[in-house]
Amino acid sequence: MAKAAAKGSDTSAEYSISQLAKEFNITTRSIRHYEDVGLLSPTRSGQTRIYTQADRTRLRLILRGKRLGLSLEDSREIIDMYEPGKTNVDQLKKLIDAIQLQRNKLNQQLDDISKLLKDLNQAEADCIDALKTNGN
Amino acid sequence: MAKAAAKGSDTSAEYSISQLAKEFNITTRSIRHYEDVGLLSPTRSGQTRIYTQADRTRLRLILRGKRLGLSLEDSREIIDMYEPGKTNVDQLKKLIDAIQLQRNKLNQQLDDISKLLKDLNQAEADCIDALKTNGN
DNA sequence: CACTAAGTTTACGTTGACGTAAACGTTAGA
DNA sequence: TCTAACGTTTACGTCAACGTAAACTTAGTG
Repeated sequence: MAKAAAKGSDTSAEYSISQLAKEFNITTRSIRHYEDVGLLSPTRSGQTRIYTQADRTRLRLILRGKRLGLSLEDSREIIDMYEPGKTNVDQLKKLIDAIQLQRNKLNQQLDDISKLLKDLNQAEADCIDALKTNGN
Repeated sequence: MAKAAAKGSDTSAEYSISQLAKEFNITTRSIRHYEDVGLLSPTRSGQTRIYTQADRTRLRLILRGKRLGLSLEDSREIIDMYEPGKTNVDQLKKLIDAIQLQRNKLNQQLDDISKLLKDLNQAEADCIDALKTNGN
């Protein structure tokens, strides 16, 4: 057990593919797929993939995107927004526009969720009501 | 133009498939698909589908579900929750559990969105900053 | 040393949610 | 009358996001 770098909140921690799979409750196939489409690019030790903290963070962002219904392509775009690699002014302005677009979508989602929650509350209330009058 | 029922907020209003397609900015193919998977069941006038207000509402719910990343199957389950057709006590209890599950998912989404919004704000701030220092 | 557990690549299969085309039936208007 | 705009069914195509083998290579262990 002296192989991988120490765990803890060490910023230099490394992970195997199955470690990440377990931690996030997904398959190794999925992780490799995310690499196939360019969302991850772990280093290698020989053939074996080695994931850094940064890779792990990207993976978390991908899964968060999925929970929000984003495609992998969408997630890639968003994640790329965080990278300050944009030097061109036009690109920066485009990026700001893209950010605004995403924000609009998210606000729409917020609205949808609040309505859906309301509906669910109502449905639940109806249920409980039915249970009462129905006799238990 | 004296064919379809009067518009307005008449509860007895009826719609053609292309009317709904236009209104919600989707294709008629999608609408027929939703019918194929049992999400809609419009009445017919001969062969032609006729959609009521109720159908229109269901369609709105379907699209809301899509915006939240739900599958059509998920949406069907949720929409079914609103129908008070459940007589059995066990079914009602199951339904309440299902509602709770959905609520958890939605709360997770709320959390995800707020984090994503934060990230976007930060990314935008970085952008604007880069624009300033970069010179305009 | 044989065996198991993890890793790898390659590649075909599957599922959901439609797209797209073909072939056909009504109906209103020039 | 014919054609343009709508409607219909049937059916194959497509794209994303993996699932599911198959066939293979290390690394460690009884």
